[in-house]
Amino acid sequence: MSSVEETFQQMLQTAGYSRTTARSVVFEALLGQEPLSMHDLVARATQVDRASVYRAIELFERLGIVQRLNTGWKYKIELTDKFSAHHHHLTCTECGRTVALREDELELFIEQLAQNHGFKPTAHQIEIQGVCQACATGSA
Amino acid sequence: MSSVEETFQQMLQTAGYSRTTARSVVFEALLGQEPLSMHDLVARATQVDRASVYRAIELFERLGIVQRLNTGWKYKIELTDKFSAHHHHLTCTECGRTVALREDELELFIEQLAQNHGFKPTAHQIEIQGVCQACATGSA
DNA sequence: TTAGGTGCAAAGGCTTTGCACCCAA
DNA sequence: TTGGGTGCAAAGCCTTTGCACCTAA
Repeated sequence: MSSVEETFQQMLQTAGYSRTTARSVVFEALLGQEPLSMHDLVARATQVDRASVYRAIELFERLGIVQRLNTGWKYKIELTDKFSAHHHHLTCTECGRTVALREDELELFIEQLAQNHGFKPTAHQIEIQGVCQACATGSA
Repeated sequence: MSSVEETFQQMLQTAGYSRTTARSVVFEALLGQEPLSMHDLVARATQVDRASVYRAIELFERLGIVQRLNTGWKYKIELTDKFSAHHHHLTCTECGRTVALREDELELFIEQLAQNHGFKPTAHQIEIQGVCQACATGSA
């Protein structure tokens, strides 16, 4: 079992939950992926019932295994920073495509900004919406 | 008619839409309010049909009159920066104090960042949590 | 063994759509 | 006057829930 999978199992067991097949399939479906919509997640988690996917996500969110990204009307799900590097998102309002941002400079900027206002920053969220190149040029 | 209402009417007419009663009621319901959920908005826009509220919001969002806010599971609606000053927030996790941020440099940074990724940015949200000076020094 | 977890199916809510009537320009 | 806009009601989705069966520990 890889390191992330061990972390996953530990997080479940520490909280008193079993590592069942359905939960593992949902977790694997999210590993190394762009944020997924519920629809896509249900499609990827083959042989797991829709209701079980919802139940797994509800549990995962409560345990800090996944987080929801609200991108306009809908939302998408991705693993938390425990399973992938800290980052933010660019979302295309036309096609819904999501791009991960990993900008150290931005992180420093945010930290500095908070300190300028006398705050010791502990967390932050940054979401940017726009139109991606493909949609802007009609080549989508 | 006040200035914001003139702006509202102009935005509609420039795009070729009428300033109807239903649309005005929805707009007024949002004026000077905290962001509202659809449920609350429908409740506030008395005598306007549910479907018309949805249709108005869909139009308003397309015209840049309102924007949807990502607040957890659901979403809320508020007027765009054209009708209230653009800003972000620093929130103290200890005492709940909120400080408004108006940092032109940050705005430019975000815009540049989106463009670097081929995106034409249309909106963004930035929320920072931390501990304020008063709470950090125990002088609160 | 057995409490928790799952699949199935049906119910619940929120949002959208079709259609005939209405009204802003 | 007249094409866009609205209300009404019904349809569509997405999500949750109840229940009997299954399975991880």
